[in-house]
Amino acid sequence: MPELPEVERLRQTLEPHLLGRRIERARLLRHDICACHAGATGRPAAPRPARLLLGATIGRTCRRGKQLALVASDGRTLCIHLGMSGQVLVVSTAAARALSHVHARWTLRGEEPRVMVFRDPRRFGGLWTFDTPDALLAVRWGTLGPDALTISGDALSAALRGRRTPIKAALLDQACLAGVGNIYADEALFAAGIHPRIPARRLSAPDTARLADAVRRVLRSAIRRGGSTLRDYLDADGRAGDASAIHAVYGRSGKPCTVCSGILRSAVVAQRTTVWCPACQSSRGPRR
DNA sequence: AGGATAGCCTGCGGGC
DNA sequence: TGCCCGCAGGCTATCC
Repeated sequence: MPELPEVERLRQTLEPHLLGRRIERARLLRHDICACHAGATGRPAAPRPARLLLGATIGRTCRRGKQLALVASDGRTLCIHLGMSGQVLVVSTAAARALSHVHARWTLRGEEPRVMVFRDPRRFGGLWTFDTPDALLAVRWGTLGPDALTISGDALSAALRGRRTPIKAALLDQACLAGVGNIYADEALFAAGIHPRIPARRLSAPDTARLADAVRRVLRSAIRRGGSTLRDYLDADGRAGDASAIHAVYGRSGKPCTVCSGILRSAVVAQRTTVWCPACQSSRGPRR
């Protein structure tokens, strides 16, 4: 399940393939996974190849939370969200033909023909196009909270202020904090010694500072390891990550806590399976 | 208003 | 062995 580390890893592995490269063909194979926006106000537009970066040269890539954007040197911007099972791969034309669930395909100019494909079996992801990166920021990324990779204690504190919802739900809310999903929410709460059900507004200033620190550390560590791989994630070169091997709580319900050896328990919080250590994550904060 | 809930979609693993 | 069911999950729309 791609969360911030997987998307960041994808961004990093895509760049060598894309920067300075011209897109010779752009083809949308499934129209319902793409929304095109025209002008600064982002009014709906037809998904013409030019909107999908045909003829553009990729100038830079950027990421906010779990979303990725390719920005052409003329400003045209393609936003990619992987959803649950989305992948962006750069492969040979022969390899591309063998892939199922390919919803969009771009041919890159170069000595050997390479194609970038967007595939997404479960179709929770999608593509959004804009005339300029500013339009992406205004229309789509404007509703996102601060990026989790660089979240400060103060910024997290501001985002959580007054919220009665369980801290786990707040962490998953992309308008509050962008980039954290179910896996890293549980991992960060464990690392900070905070119980997932505590109302967000009841966290003390030190709790919030420790949580922001844990979020950054957990995400950075996962990026270093190439992202988690549970099932569907691959980077642009088709490589899986191994961060799942170091999860302390996610997927480990009923197993011993890596710190205190107590049994981890799980319940549904914020409509998501949530795993925590009852001893290390007390409602009063850490005992470590 | 803000929080809880349903639904989208496919692949896979467990149970029988 | 094979089939079926349930679960996994980000996000949006809708309800309360």
